[in-house]
Amino acid sequence: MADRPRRRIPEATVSRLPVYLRLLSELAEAGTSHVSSEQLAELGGVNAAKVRKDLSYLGSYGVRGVGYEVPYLVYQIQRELGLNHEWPVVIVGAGNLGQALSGYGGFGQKGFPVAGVVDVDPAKIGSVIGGVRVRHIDELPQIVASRSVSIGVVAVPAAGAQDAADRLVKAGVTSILNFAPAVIAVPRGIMIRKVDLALELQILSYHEQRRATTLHSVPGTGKSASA
Amino acid sequence: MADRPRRRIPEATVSRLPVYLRLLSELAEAGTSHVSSEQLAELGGVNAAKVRKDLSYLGSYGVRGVGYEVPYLVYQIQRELGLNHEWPVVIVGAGNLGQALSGYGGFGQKGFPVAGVVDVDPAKIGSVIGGVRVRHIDELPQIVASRSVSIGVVAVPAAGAQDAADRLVKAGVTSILNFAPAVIAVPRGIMIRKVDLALELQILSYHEQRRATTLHSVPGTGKSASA
DNA sequence: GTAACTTCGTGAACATGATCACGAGGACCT
DNA sequence: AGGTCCTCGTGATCATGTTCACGAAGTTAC
Repeated sequence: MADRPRRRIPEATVSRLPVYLRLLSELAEAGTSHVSSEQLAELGGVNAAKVRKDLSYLGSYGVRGVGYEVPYLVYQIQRELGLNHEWPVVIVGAGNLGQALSGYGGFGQKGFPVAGVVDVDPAKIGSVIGGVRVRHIDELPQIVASRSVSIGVVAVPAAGAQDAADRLVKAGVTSILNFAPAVIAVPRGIMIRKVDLALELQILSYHEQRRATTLHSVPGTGKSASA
Repeated sequence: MADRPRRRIPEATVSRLPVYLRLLSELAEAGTSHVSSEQLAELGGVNAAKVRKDLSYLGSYGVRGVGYEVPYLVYQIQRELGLNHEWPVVIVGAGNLGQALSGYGGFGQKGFPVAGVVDVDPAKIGSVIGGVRVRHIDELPQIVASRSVSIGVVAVPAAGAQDAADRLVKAGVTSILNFAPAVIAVPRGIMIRKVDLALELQILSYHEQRRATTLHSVPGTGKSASA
């Protein structure tokens, strides 16, 4: 009954649920038993109505006049996000980034244990990083199959990103997290997300540049704006 | 004339411009002189109409029947993103992540030289990472002022993130890139973006979990769906 | 010079997301 | 038990983003 399939949750909401979860976990840690949408909104830096609407997609777990029961909400969000069991990940690329990710450790603690690290470079194979031995990329299918890996991480240079993704998909992975500064194409049904440092910096750059120019000339007047 | 202030560019477009820029730079590198919105869309994995609309915010730089002149478009996007000059960044936190970011090197080449790395831990101060000496966080104001830094990177543990951001803002930084798994509050007018590994994995987890449950039971019928 | 063809730029329609505003349900006090 | 207060859940509205569709402008071939 509690596991019946629910209506689809909007993508924007899905990307906020992990934030709520983190805040709620901290609250639970601190022994807080209940929290209102207002408080949660404050902590998350968002609108209270948005919090309520987001949480309403999980079901009606709030109590009017009281708020939400923290531990119960934590449980519900975890369940909805599929965090009630582990999702092993396989990392392609044992360079700087791959090593950092594998060695980070926070991965496994959060329910995403590193099932394997692979690379094409023979020089890297056999070395152990983060407690995991680096294996050849040809072993990808075995790693994925034997540990039921559904999430792959692309941590190779841009030039090799598409190939890495292709191999992951072929091996049976259905979700990919791409750290390479490249657009990669995947078949329909494969979920892909990217983490792109350069892109983020360039977006910030745009806003800084804009700030600078609009401070000096206000469109239509030619006057300087005050600081 | 060419530098007149333009209409505001939608945020969604701003976040795609760096992608186009990357693709166009590769094309320019390869000697391609012109490209159509159709081709660019193919490369970027997006809709051609979207490409045209995005580029139209920069001005009418395309030629009907021909497409866009690659080097010129590269120049225009760079200018719009403020990439025609350098944006020094200061990194707060000299732990694993701070070291990786500072040592990465790709930063400086992309127009974002590391103006400084600071930390609170006395044990880390003085060590040199990525060619930059780690200084005490109290020196932040001097670093920011002397090199006109406007972008700060938060690479500290979650618990210290808010403090790091506060110090950056106080020192005069107006844009922040946050790598810490924490929500941080900033005054109005300060631009903030986050890069959050755990969050991305949890979003993927949601979709995997959803895939698993909807494959077994289709809402309303109770029947199994075929693979 | 004209016709056929290509590709841009953009208004219109549609989809998604954010915010507002308010009724309903429940707790607490007297 | 009744009144007051608090806070959720959600329909309605507004804003942003995406896609469609087509006229306009330019190229190419003859």
